[in-house]
Amino acid sequence: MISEKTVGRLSLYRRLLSEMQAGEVRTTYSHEIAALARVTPAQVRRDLMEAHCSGNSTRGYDVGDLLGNLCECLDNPRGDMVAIIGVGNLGRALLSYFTGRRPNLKIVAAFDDDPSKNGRVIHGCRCYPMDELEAVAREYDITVAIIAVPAAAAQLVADKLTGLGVRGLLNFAPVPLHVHADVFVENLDMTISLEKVAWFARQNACAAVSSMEEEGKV
Amino acid sequence: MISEKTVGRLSLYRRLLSEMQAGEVRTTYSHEIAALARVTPAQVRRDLMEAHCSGNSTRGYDVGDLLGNLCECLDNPRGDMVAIIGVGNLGRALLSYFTGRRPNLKIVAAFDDDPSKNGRVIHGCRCYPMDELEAVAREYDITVAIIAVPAAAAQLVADKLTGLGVRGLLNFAPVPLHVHADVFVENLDMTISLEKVAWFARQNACAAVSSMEEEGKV
DNA sequence: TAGATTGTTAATCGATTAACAATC
DNA sequence: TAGATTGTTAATCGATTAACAATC
Repeated sequence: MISEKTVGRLSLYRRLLSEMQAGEVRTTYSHEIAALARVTPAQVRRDLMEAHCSGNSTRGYDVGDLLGNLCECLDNPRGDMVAIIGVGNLGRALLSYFTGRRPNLKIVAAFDDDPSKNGRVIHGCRCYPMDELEAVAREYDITVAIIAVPAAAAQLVADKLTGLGVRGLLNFAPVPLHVHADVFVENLDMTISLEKVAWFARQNACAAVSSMEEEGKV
Repeated sequence: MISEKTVGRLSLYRRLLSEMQAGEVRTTYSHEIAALARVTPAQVRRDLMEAHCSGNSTRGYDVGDLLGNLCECLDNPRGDMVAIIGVGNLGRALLSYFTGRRPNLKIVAAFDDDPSKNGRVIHGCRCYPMDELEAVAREYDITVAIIAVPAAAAQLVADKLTGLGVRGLLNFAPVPLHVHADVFVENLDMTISLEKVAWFARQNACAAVSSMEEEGKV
Protein backbone atom coordinates (compact mmCIF):
# COMPACT_ATOMS: atom_id res chain seq x y z
CA MET A 1 0.00 0.00 0.00
CA ILE A 2 1.37 3.38 -1.04
CA SER A 3 1.63 5.95 1.75
CA GLU A 4 -0.92 8.71 2.14
CA LYS A 5 1.56 11.44 1.36
CA THR A 6 2.78 9.69 -1.77
CA VAL A 7 -0.75 9.27 -3.11
CA GLY A 8 -1.35 12.99 -2.61
CA ARG A 9 1.86 13.90 -4.38
CA LEU A 10 1.19 11.53 -7.28
CA SER A 11 -2.11 13.29 -7.78
CA LEU A 12 -0.26 16.60 -7.81
CA TYR A 13 2.38 15.36 -10.26
CA ARG A 14 -0.34 14.19 -12.59
CA ARG A 15 -1.91 17.62 -12.66
CA LEU A 16 1.43 19.33 -13.26
CA LEU A 17 2.37 16.86 -15.99
CA SER A 18 -0.91 17.37 -17.82
CA GLU A 19 -0.15 21.10 -17.86
CA MET A 20 3.28 20.30 -19.30
CA GLN A 21 1.68 18.14 -21.95
CA ALA A 22 -0.71 20.94 -22.86
CA GLY A 23 2.44 23.03 -23.47
CA GLU A 24 3.69 20.17 -25.67
CA VAL A 25 6.53 19.12 -23.40
CA ARG A 26 7.47 15.52 -24.32
CA THR A 27 10.02 14.50 -21.69
CA THR A 28 10.91 15.77 -18.24
CA TYR A 29 13.44 15.24 -15.46
CA SER A 30 12.73 14.63 -11.80
CA HIS A 31 14.13 18.02 -10.85
CA GLU A 32 11.73 19.74 -13.23
CA ILE A 33 8.73 18.04 -11.64
CA ALA A 34 10.24 18.74 -8.23
CA ALA A 35 10.52 22.47 -8.89
CA LEU A 36 6.85 22.65 -9.86
CA ALA A 37 5.63 20.50 -6.99
CA ARG A 38 7.88 22.17 -4.39
CA VAL A 39 9.48 18.91 -3.29
CA THR A 40 12.95 17.42 -3.71
CA PRO A 41 13.98 15.54 -6.88
CA ALA A 42 14.77 12.48 -4.77
CA GLN A 43 11.24 12.52 -3.44
CA VAL A 44 9.81 12.69 -6.93
CA ARG A 45 11.86 9.67 -7.99
CA ARG A 46 10.84 7.72 -4.92
CA ASP A 47 7.16 8.55 -5.43
CA LEU A 48 7.28 7.59 -9.10
CA MET A 49 9.01 4.31 -8.28
CA GLU A 50 6.23 3.56 -5.81
CA ALA A 51 3.82 3.96 -8.70
CA HIS A 52 5.99 1.66 -10.86
CA CYS A 53 7.01 4.49 -13.17
CA SER A 54 10.53 4.29 -14.56
CA GLY A 55 12.64 6.75 -16.46
CA ASN A 56 15.46 6.79 -18.90
CA SER A 57 18.86 7.96 -17.71
CA THR A 58 19.39 10.27 -20.67
CA ARG A 59 15.97 11.61 -21.53
CA GLY A 60 14.42 11.42 -18.08
CA TYR A 61 10.73 10.57 -18.02
CA ASP A 62 8.32 10.45 -20.94
CA VAL A 63 5.47 12.77 -20.00
CA GLY A 64 2.85 10.79 -21.88
CA ASP A 65 3.91 7.46 -20.38
CA LEU A 66 4.02 8.96 -16.92
CA LEU A 67 0.54 10.40 -17.21
CA GLY A 68 -0.78 7.06 -18.40
CA ASN A 69 0.85 5.21 -15.52
CA LEU A 70 -0.32 7.69 -12.92
CA CYS A 71 -3.89 7.59 -14.20
CA GLU A 72 -3.83 3.80 -14.17
CA CYS A 73 -2.49 3.86 -10.63
CA LEU A 74 -4.76 6.55 -9.22
CA ASP A 75 -8.03 6.21 -11.07
CA ASN A 76 -10.80 3.72 -10.87
CA PRO A 77 -11.47 2.75 -14.50
CA ARG A 78 -15.21 2.71 -13.78
CA GLY A 79 -15.05 6.09 -12.00
CA ASP A 80 -15.94 6.70 -8.37
CA MET A 81 -19.41 7.76 -7.36
CA VAL A 82 -19.40 10.51 -4.75
CA ALA A 83 -22.20 11.82 -2.53
CA ILE A 84 -22.21 15.05 -0.58
CA ILE A 85 -24.09 15.33 2.70
CA GLY A 86 -25.13 18.83 3.71
CA VAL A 87 -26.06 21.50 1.16
CA GLY A 88 -25.53 24.66 3.20
CA ASN A 89 -23.17 27.45 2.18
CA LEU A 90 -20.17 25.17 2.34
CA GLY A 91 -21.86 22.22 0.65
CA ARG A 92 -22.99 24.33 -2.29
CA ALA A 93 -19.53 25.86 -2.66
CA LEU A 94 -17.96 22.39 -2.65
CA LEU A 95 -20.43 21.21 -5.29
CA SER A 96 -19.52 24.11 -7.52
CA TYR A 97 -15.81 23.62 -6.80
CA PHE A 98 -15.68 19.89 -7.54
CA THR A 99 -18.08 19.81 -10.48
CA GLY A 100 -16.15 19.11 -13.65
CA ARG A 101 -12.77 19.25 -11.95
CA ARG A 102 -12.17 15.50 -12.14
CA PRO A 103 -14.41 13.60 -14.52
CA ASN A 104 -13.63 10.34 -12.73
CA LEU A 105 -14.89 11.69 -9.42
CA LYS A 106 -18.52 12.51 -10.03
CA ILE A 107 -20.73 13.94 -7.31
CA VAL A 108 -23.92 12.17 -8.23
CA ALA A 109 -26.16 12.98 -5.26
CA ALA A 110 -26.54 15.59 -2.55
CA PHE A 111 -28.42 15.09 0.71
CA ASP A 112 -29.93 17.57 3.12
CA ASP A 113 -32.60 17.49 5.81
CA ASP A 114 -33.97 20.88 4.79
CA PRO A 115 -37.25 20.08 2.95
CA SER A 116 -36.91 23.22 0.81
CA LYS A 117 -33.88 21.68 -0.89
CA ASN A 118 -35.56 18.38 -1.70
CA GLY A 119 -35.64 17.82 -5.45
CA ARG A 120 -33.61 20.92 -6.31
CA VAL A 121 -30.75 20.55 -8.76
CA ILE A 122 -27.66 22.46 -7.60
CA HIS A 123 -24.69 22.74 -9.94
CA GLY A 124 -26.09 19.80 -11.87
CA CYS A 125 -26.50 17.60 -8.80
CA ARG A 126 -29.87 16.48 -7.50
CA CYS A 127 -30.74 17.02 -3.85
CA TYR A 128 -32.41 14.24 -1.84
CA PRO A 129 -33.76 14.09 1.73
CA MET A 130 -31.68 12.09 4.20
CA ASP A 131 -34.36 9.37 4.34
CA GLU A 132 -33.45 8.36 0.82
CA LEU A 133 -29.73 8.02 1.55
CA GLU A 134 -29.80 4.23 1.60
CA ALA A 135 -31.84 3.82 -1.57
CA VAL A 136 -29.87 6.38 -3.56
CA ALA A 137 -26.47 5.18 -2.28
CA ARG A 138 -27.29 1.66 -3.40
CA GLU A 139 -28.68 2.79 -6.74
CA TYR A 140 -25.54 4.73 -7.66
CA ASP A 141 -23.13 2.41 -5.82
CA ILE A 142 -21.64 5.31 -3.89
CA THR A 143 -18.17 4.59 -2.48
CA VAL A 144 -17.01 8.04 -1.38
CA ALA A 145 -18.79 10.76 0.60
CA ILE A 146 -18.13 14.38 1.46
CA ILE A 147 -19.42 15.40 4.90
CA ALA A 148 -20.41 19.08 4.99
CA VAL A 149 -22.92 19.04 7.84
CA PRO A 150 -22.60 20.84 11.21
CA ALA A 151 -20.33 19.27 13.81
CA ALA A 152 -23.21 17.91 15.89
CA ALA A 153 -24.56 15.81 13.00
CA ALA A 154 -21.27 14.56 11.53
CA GLN A 155 -20.78 11.37 13.53
CA LEU A 156 -24.33 10.17 12.89
CA VAL A 157 -23.92 10.83 9.17
CA ALA A 158 -20.58 9.00 9.16
CA ASP A 159 -22.15 5.99 10.87
CA LYS A 160 -24.97 5.84 8.34
CA LEU A 161 -22.56 6.12 5.42
CA THR A 162 -20.14 3.46 6.62
CA GLY A 163 -23.12 1.22 7.39
CA LEU A 164 -24.02 1.45 3.71
CA GLY A 165 -20.53 0.39 2.64
CA VAL A 166 -18.95 3.78 1.97
CA ARG A 167 -15.21 3.31 2.57
CA GLY A 168 -13.91 6.85 2.11
CA LEU A 169 -14.98 10.06 3.86
CA LEU A 170 -13.85 13.61 3.25
CA ASN A 171 -14.88 15.32 6.49
CA PHE A 172 -15.32 19.09 6.62
CA ALA A 173 -17.14 19.03 9.96
CA PRO A 174 -14.93 20.29 12.80
CA VAL A 175 -15.02 17.05 14.81
CA PRO A 176 -12.79 13.98 14.57
CA LEU A 177 -14.85 11.02 13.37
CA HIS A 178 -14.87 7.56 14.93
CA VAL A 179 -14.90 4.92 12.20
CA HIS A 180 -13.70 1.36 11.69
CA ALA A 181 -10.13 0.81 10.54
CA ASP A 182 -11.28 -0.19 7.04
CA VAL A 183 -12.70 3.29 6.38
CA PHE A 184 -10.38 6.06 5.22
CA VAL A 185 -11.17 9.49 6.66
CA GLU A 186 -9.55 12.73 5.54
CA ASN A 187 -10.32 15.50 7.99
CA LEU A 188 -10.30 18.95 6.43
CA ASP A 189 -10.78 21.13 9.48
CA MET A 190 -10.44 24.57 7.95
CA THR A 191 -10.62 26.40 11.27
CA ILE A 192 -7.64 24.46 12.59
CA SER A 193 -5.76 25.18 9.36
CA LEU A 194 -6.42 28.89 9.71
CA GLU A 195 -5.35 28.86 13.36
CA LYS A 196 -2.14 27.09 12.41
CA VAL A 197 -1.41 29.67 9.75
CA ALA A 198 -2.04 32.51 12.18
CA TRP A 199 0.17 30.91 14.82
CA PHE A 200 3.14 30.33 12.52
CA ALA A 201 2.70 33.73 10.91
CA ARG A 202 3.15 35.26 14.36
CA GLN A 203 6.16 33.06 15.21
CA ASN A 204 7.81 33.91 11.90
CA ALA A 205 7.16 37.60 12.36
CA CYS A 206 8.68 37.42 15.86
CA ALA A 207 11.67 35.45 14.57
CA ALA A 208 12.24 38.06 11.87
CA VAL A 209 12.17 40.87 14.41
CA SER A 210 14.52 39.12 16.82
CA SER A 211 16.99 38.20 14.07
CA MET A 212 16.96 41.84 12.93
CA GLU A 213 17.67 42.89 16.50
CA GLU A 214 20.56 40.42 16.67
CA GLU A 215 21.99 41.76 13.46
CA GLY A 216 21.65 45.24 14.85
CA LYS A 217 23.68 44.29 17.91
CA VAL A 218 26.56 42.89 15.84
CA MET B 1 9.22 26.09 17.91
CA ILE B 2 6.34 23.66 18.33
CA SER B 3 5.77 21.27 15.43
CA GLU B 4 3.04 21.88 12.91
CA LYS B 5 1.12 18.79 13.90
CA THR B 6 1.24 19.67 17.57
CA VAL B 7 -0.09 23.17 16.95
CA GLY B 8 -3.00 21.69 15.03
CA ARG B 9 -3.76 19.23 17.80
CA LEU B 10 -3.52 21.88 20.52
CA SER B 11 -6.14 23.85 18.64
CA LEU B 12 -8.31 20.75 18.53
CA TYR B 13 -7.84 20.02 22.24
CA ARG B 14 -8.86 23.55 23.08
CA ARG B 15 -12.10 23.17 21.19
CA LEU B 16 -12.87 19.81 22.82
CA LEU B 17 -12.01 21.15 26.27
CA SER B 18 -14.29 24.15 25.86
CA GLU B 19 -17.11 21.73 25.06
CA MET B 20 -16.26 19.81 28.23
CA GLN B 21 -16.33 23.02 30.22
CA ALA B 22 -19.74 23.88 28.77
CA GLY B 23 -20.88 20.52 30.21
CA GLU B 24 -19.34 21.61 33.52
CA VAL B 25 -16.51 19.09 33.54
CA ARG B 26 -13.82 20.38 35.94
CA THR B 27 -10.91 17.96 35.51
CA THR B 28 -9.93 15.50 32.82
CA TYR B 29 -7.34 12.78 32.09
CA SER B 30 -5.15 12.47 29.04
CA HIS B 31 -7.02 9.36 27.89
CA GLU B 32 -10.32 11.26 27.97
CA ILE B 33 -8.96 14.00 25.74
CA ALA B 34 -7.32 11.33 23.58
CA ALA B 35 -10.62 9.51 23.03
CA LEU B 36 -12.30 12.71 21.86
CA ALA B 37 -9.41 13.82 19.64
CA ARG B 38 -8.79 10.32 18.24
CA VAL B 39 -5.14 10.24 19.21
CA THR B 40 -3.17 8.29 21.82
CA PRO B 41 -3.00 9.40 25.47
CA ALA B 42 0.79 9.58 25.20
CA GLN B 43 0.44 11.98 22.31
CA VAL B 44 -1.90 14.20 24.31
CA ARG B 45 0.58 14.35 27.19
CA ARG B 46 3.46 15.12 24.88
CA ASP B 47 1.49 17.86 23.11
CA LEU B 48 0.41 19.42 26.40
CA MET B 49 3.97 19.36 27.72
CA GLU B 50 5.08 21.18 24.57
CA ALA B 51 2.59 23.89 25.50
CA HIS B 52 3.95 23.94 29.08
CA CYS B 53 0.75 22.49 30.50
CA SER B 54 1.18 20.17 33.47
CA GLY B 55 -1.22 17.89 35.24
CA ASN B 56 -1.72 16.37 38.62
CA SER B 57 -1.08 12.65 39.04
CA THR B 58 -4.33 12.07 40.89
CA ARG B 59 -6.83 14.46 39.39
CA GLY B 60 -5.34 14.71 35.91
CA TYR B 61 -5.62 18.10 34.26
CA ASP B 62 -7.72 21.06 35.36
CA VAL B 63 -9.91 21.93 32.39
CA GLY B 64 -10.01 25.64 33.18
CA ASP B 65 -6.24 25.93 33.63
CA LEU B 66 -5.64 23.97 30.46
CA LEU B 67 -7.93 26.19 28.42
CA GLY B 68 -6.22 29.26 29.79
CA ASN B 69 -2.78 27.90 28.96
CA LEU B 70 -3.77 26.81 25.47
CA CYS B 71 -5.34 30.17 24.68
CA GLU B 72 -2.24 31.95 25.93
CA CYS B 73 -0.07 29.68 23.80
CA LEU B 74 -2.17 29.75 20.62
CA ASP B 75 -3.79 33.15 20.50
CA ASN B 76 -2.45 36.56 19.70
CA PRO B 77 -3.74 38.78 22.54
CA ARG B 78 -4.38 41.57 20.05
CA GLY B 79 -6.14 39.23 17.62
CA ASP B 80 -5.00 38.45 14.09
CA MET B 81 -6.30 40.41 11.14
CA VAL B 82 -7.16 38.22 8.17
CA ALA B 83 -7.85 39.09 4.55
CA ILE B 84 -9.44 36.88 1.94
CA ILE B 85 -8.48 37.18 -1.72
CA GLY B 86 -11.09 35.97 -4.20
CA VAL B 87 -14.81 36.26 -3.56
CA GLY B 88 -16.16 33.62 -5.92
CA ASN B 89 -18.30 30.69 -4.80
CA LEU B 90 -15.52 29.33 -2.63
CA GLY B 91 -14.50 32.68 -1.20
CA ARG B 92 -18.04 33.52 -0.15
CA ALA B 93 -18.51 30.10 1.41
CA LEU B 94 -15.27 30.53 3.35
CA LEU B 95 -16.36 33.97 4.54
CA SER B 96 -19.60 32.54 5.85
CA TYR B 97 -17.79 29.54 7.35
CA PHE B 98 -15.13 31.50 9.23
CA THR B 99 -17.26 34.44 10.32
CA GLY B 100 -17.78 34.28 14.07
CA ARG B 101 -16.08 30.91 14.43
CA ARG B 102 -12.98 32.33 16.13
CA PRO B 103 -13.34 35.84 17.48
CA ASN B 104 -9.55 36.22 17.53
CA LEU B 105 -9.28 35.50 13.82
CA LYS B 106 -11.29 38.21 12.14
CA ILE B 107 -11.63 38.43 8.38
CA VAL B 108 -11.57 42.20 8.02
CA ALA B 109 -11.32 42.62 4.26
CA ALA B 110 -12.11 40.77 1.05
CA PHE B 111 -10.54 41.46 -2.33
CA ASP B 112 -11.72 40.67 -5.84
CA ASP B 113 -11.00 41.97 -9.32
CA ASP B 114 -14.66 41.77 -10.33
CA PRO B 115 -15.89 45.40 -10.31
CA SER B 116 -19.44 44.30 -9.48
CA LYS B 117 -18.23 43.16 -6.06
CA ASN B 118 -16.45 46.40 -5.23
CA GLY B 119 -17.95 47.96 -2.12
CA ARG B 120 -20.34 45.09 -1.39
CA VAL B 121 -20.52 43.75 2.14
CA ILE B 122 -20.58 39.95 2.20
CA HIS B 123 -21.20 38.17 5.51
CA GLY B 124 -20.22 41.37 7.28
CA CYS B 125 -16.97 41.79 5.34
CA ARG B 126 -16.33 44.64 2.94
CA CYS B 127 -15.12 43.88 -0.57
CA TYR B 128 -12.29 45.93 -2.10
CA PRO B 129 -10.70 45.93 -5.57
CA MET B 130 -7.24 44.41 -5.80
CA ASP B 131 -5.72 47.86 -6.41
CA GLU B 132 -6.48 48.76 -2.82
CA LEU B 133 -4.76 45.70 -1.35
CA GLU B 134 -1.70 47.59 -0.18
CA ALA B 135 -3.59 50.50 1.41
CA VAL B 136 -6.14 48.28 3.16
CA ALA B 137 -3.56 45.72 4.30
CA ARG B 138 -1.51 48.47 5.92
CA GLU B 139 -4.55 50.12 7.45
CA TYR B 140 -5.73 46.95 9.16
CA ASP B 141 -2.23 45.53 9.75
CA ILE B 142 -3.15 42.28 8.05
CA THR B 143 -0.86 39.37 8.97
CA VAL B 144 -2.76 36.38 7.57
CA ALA B 145 -4.42 35.85 4.19
CA ILE B 146 -6.70 33.26 2.66
CA ILE B 147 -6.12 32.67 -1.06
CA ALA B 148 -9.31 31.64 -2.84
CA VAL B 149 -8.49 32.73 -6.39
CA PRO B 150 -8.12 30.50 -9.48
CA ALA B 151 -4.87 28.58 -9.84
CA ALA B 152 -3.49 30.89 -12.53
CA ALA B 153 -3.67 33.95 -10.26
CA ALA B 154 -2.50 32.39 -6.99
CA GLN B 155 1.26 32.91 -7.26
CA LEU B 156 0.91 36.56 -8.20
CA VAL B 157 -1.44 37.14 -5.27
CA ALA B 158 0.95 35.35 -2.93
CA ASP B 159 3.84 37.52 -4.11
CA LYS B 160 1.85 40.70 -3.52
CA LEU B 161 0.78 39.59 -0.06
CA THR B 162 4.22 38.54 1.14
CA GLY B 163 5.59 41.78 -0.28
CA LEU B 164 3.22 43.61 2.07
CA GLY B 165 4.52 41.67 5.08
CA VAL B 166 1.88 38.94 5.33
CA ARG B 167 3.62 35.96 6.95
CA GLY B 168 0.88 33.31 6.82
CA LEU B 169 -1.09 32.05 3.83
CA LEU B 170 -3.97 29.58 3.71
CA ASN B 171 -3.95 28.53 0.09
CA PHE B 172 -7.05 26.98 -1.48
CA ALA B 173 -5.78 27.37 -5.05
CA PRO B 174 -4.70 24.04 -6.56
CA VAL B 175 -1.07 25.04 -7.12
CA PRO B 176 1.91 24.83 -4.77
CA LEU B 177 3.11 28.34 -3.93
CA HIS B 178 6.71 29.55 -4.04
CA VAL B 179 7.41 31.75 -1.01
CA HIS B 180 10.35 32.68 1.18
CA ALA B 181 11.20 30.46 4.13
CA ASP B 182 9.86 33.01 6.61
CA VAL B 183 6.31 32.68 5.26
CA PHE B 184 4.12 29.82 6.46
CA VAL B 185 1.89 28.31 3.78
CA GLU B 186 -0.86 25.80 4.45
CA ASN B 187 -2.03 24.25 1.20
CA LEU B 188 -5.62 23.06 1.30
CA ASP B 189 -5.94 21.37 -2.06
CA MET B 190 -9.42 19.92 -1.81
CA THR B 191 -9.23 18.08 -5.13
CA ILE B 192 -6.16 16.18 -3.98
CA SER B 193 -7.88 15.36 -0.70
CA LEU B 194 -10.89 13.97 -2.53
CA GLU B 195 -8.66 11.94 -4.85
CA LYS B 196 -6.82 10.51 -1.85
CA VAL B 197 -10.08 9.54 -0.21
CA ALA B 198 -11.30 7.85 -3.38
CA TRP B 199 -8.02 5.98 -3.79
CA PHE B 200 -7.91 4.63 -0.25
CA ALA B 201 -11.62 3.84 -0.33
CA ARG B 202 -10.95 1.60 -3.30
CA GLN B 203 -7.89 -0.02 -1.70
CA ASN B 204 -9.83 -0.69 1.50
CA ALA B 205 -12.76 -2.12 -0.39
CA CYS B 206 -10.37 -4.42 -2.30
CA ALA B 207 -8.62 -5.45 0.92
CA ALA B 208 -11.98 -6.27 2.51
CA VAL B 209 -12.96 -8.45 -0.45
CA SER B 210 -9.64 -10.31 -0.54
CA SER B 211 -9.63 -10.90 3.22
CA MET B 212 -13.16 -12.29 2.91
CA GLU B 213 -11.96 -14.56 0.16
CA GLU B 214 -9.08 -15.74 2.32
CA GLU B 215 -11.43 -16.46 5.20
CA GLY B 216 -13.62 -18.41 2.80
CA LYS B 217 -10.66 -20.54 1.76
CA VAL B 218 -9.76 -21.45 5.37
C1' DT C 1 -1.51 2.26 51.63
C1' DA C 2 -2.96 0.96 46.92
C1' DG C 3 -3.97 2.41 42.46
C1' DA C 4 -4.34 5.05 38.60
C1' DT C 5 -2.25 8.70 36.78
C1' DT C 6 1.58 11.91 35.26
C1' DG C 7 6.30 12.98 33.45
C1' DT C 8 10.62 11.02 31.75
C1' DT C 9 13.63 8.10 29.46
C1' DA C 10 14.95 4.56 26.08
C1' DA C 11 13.56 1.83 21.89
C1' DT C 12 11.30 1.52 17.80
C1' DC C 13 9.56 2.76 13.51
C1' DG C 14 9.20 5.25 9.24
C1' DA C 15 10.33 8.64 6.15
C1' DT C 16 13.64 11.59 4.36
C1' DT C 17 18.26 12.54 2.98
C1' DA C 18 22.76 11.67 1.23
C1' DA C 19 26.12 8.83 -1.23
C1' DC C 20 26.97 5.62 -4.72
C1' DA C 21 26.93 2.62 -8.87
C1' DA C 22 24.50 1.93 -13.36
C1' DT C 23 22.79 3.77 -17.60
C1' DC C 24 22.18 5.92 -22.10
C1' DT D 1 33.60 9.21 -24.50
C1' DA D 2 31.86 12.55 -21.10
C1' DG D 3 28.12 14.12 -18.56
C1' DA D 4 23.89 14.40 -16.55
C1' DT D 5 20.56 11.55 -15.23
C1' DT D 6 18.27 7.39 -13.09
C1' DG D 7 17.77 3.65 -9.58
C1' DT D 8 19.66 1.64 -5.37
C1' DT D 9 21.66 1.34 -1.05
C1' DA D 10 23.17 3.08 3.47
C1' DA D 11 22.85 6.89 6.97
C1' DT D 12 20.37 10.23 9.15
C1' DC D 13 16.68 12.47 11.22
C1' DG D 14 12.38 12.97 13.60
C1' DA D 15 8.35 11.43 15.49
C1' DT D 16 5.91 7.94 17.65
C1' DT D 17 5.65 4.17 20.81
C1' DA D 18 6.68 1.52 24.79
C1' DA D 19 8.64 0.96 29.39
C1' DC D 20 9.72 2.94 33.65
C1' DA D 21 10.01 5.74 37.90
C1' DA D 22 7.60 9.51 40.47
C1' DT D 23 3.48 11.38 42.35
C1' DC D 24 -0.76 12.37 44.89
